[in-house]
Amino acid sequence: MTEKEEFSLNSDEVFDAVSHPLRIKILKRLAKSPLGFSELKRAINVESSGALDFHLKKMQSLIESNSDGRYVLNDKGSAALEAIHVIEQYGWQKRSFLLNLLVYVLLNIWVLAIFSFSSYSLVVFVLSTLWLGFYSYWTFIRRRVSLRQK
Amino acid sequence: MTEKEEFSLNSDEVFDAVSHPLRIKILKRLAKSPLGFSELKRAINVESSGALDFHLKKMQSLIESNSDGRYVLNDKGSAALEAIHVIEQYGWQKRSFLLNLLVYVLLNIWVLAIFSFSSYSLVVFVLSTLWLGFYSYWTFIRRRVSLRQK
DNA sequence: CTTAATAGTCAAGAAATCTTGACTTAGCAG
DNA sequence: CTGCTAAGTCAAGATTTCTTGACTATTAAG
Repeated sequence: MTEKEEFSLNSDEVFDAVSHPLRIKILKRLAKSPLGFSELKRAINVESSGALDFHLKKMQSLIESNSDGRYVLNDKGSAALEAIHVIEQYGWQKRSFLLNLLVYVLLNIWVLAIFSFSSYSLVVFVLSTLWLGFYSYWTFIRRRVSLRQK
Repeated sequence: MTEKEEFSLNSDEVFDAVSHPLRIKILKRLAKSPLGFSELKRAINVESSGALDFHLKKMQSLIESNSDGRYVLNDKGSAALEAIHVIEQYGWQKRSFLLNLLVYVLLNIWVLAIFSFSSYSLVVFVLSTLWLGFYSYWTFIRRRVSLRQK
């Protein structure tokens, strides 16, 4: 393993490993708990041992065997799973941002109503604004979410 | 499009779309700026128009044409790009956490040295501990990072 | 000793993916 | 009107991926 590969994954290798519905199923199932060959076979409903063998071998770099002889995800497998979540949670980032914005507005109105223009209000305003700033950066710059209607 | 598909992506569809080195190259290049067919061809160094056509068609759901007739990433394409970043940044999460931990310790030592046991110190301690708690949750629970040596 | 279960392996064929390169259509410059 | 570039399309063959199903080796129960 080269210096570079030690700290970063080849994304096409990982995407290749999870670009089949059965392999995604395997990954998600193993994230819940370690399973042996036949347990896994039953859990994900594959009839053919050959098929399970084939797909497990395609995912070798994401999976290890633990002390019971059961399959478990390793760190690469967990990274792949996180990537799956990123894809599957797409679409909720927008509403999550809008919810945050709503909480921000309501919180500040509520604090103003109770404490008026005190130092408490100022602290809450500064902190919540910092949070909103960070969250906006994360949403629109890092995640490139857009609020446009589809 | 069903109600479900409107808000979430089929992960194997997206992973299939980005499970080839050339397609990842295309995605990253288009994230930088929109490009036309021949511009893209030159930018990513493919000789064959057929190959570019083939791979662009495989990525149809991630890419749109803008008003200039250039290719641009749509929201799905951006989600796919974020997934790529998740995979490629794997390995740095661990050191990022350790760096945070170091800053946490140094900050609190420094504040104690300057303000002793005052309410300032308490506020800094509470806030920095909250941050560390959140960051630990994110790192070890959500991202399933482990500190074990490989 | 037989039966059944676990944990696979492997070869062969079917199906899909990918590359190559020739071809098209349209616009613009000289 | 000739040549050049952009922006593709498409068929054919090469290469991979995936499925099927038969087979093996080991353990444990009855």
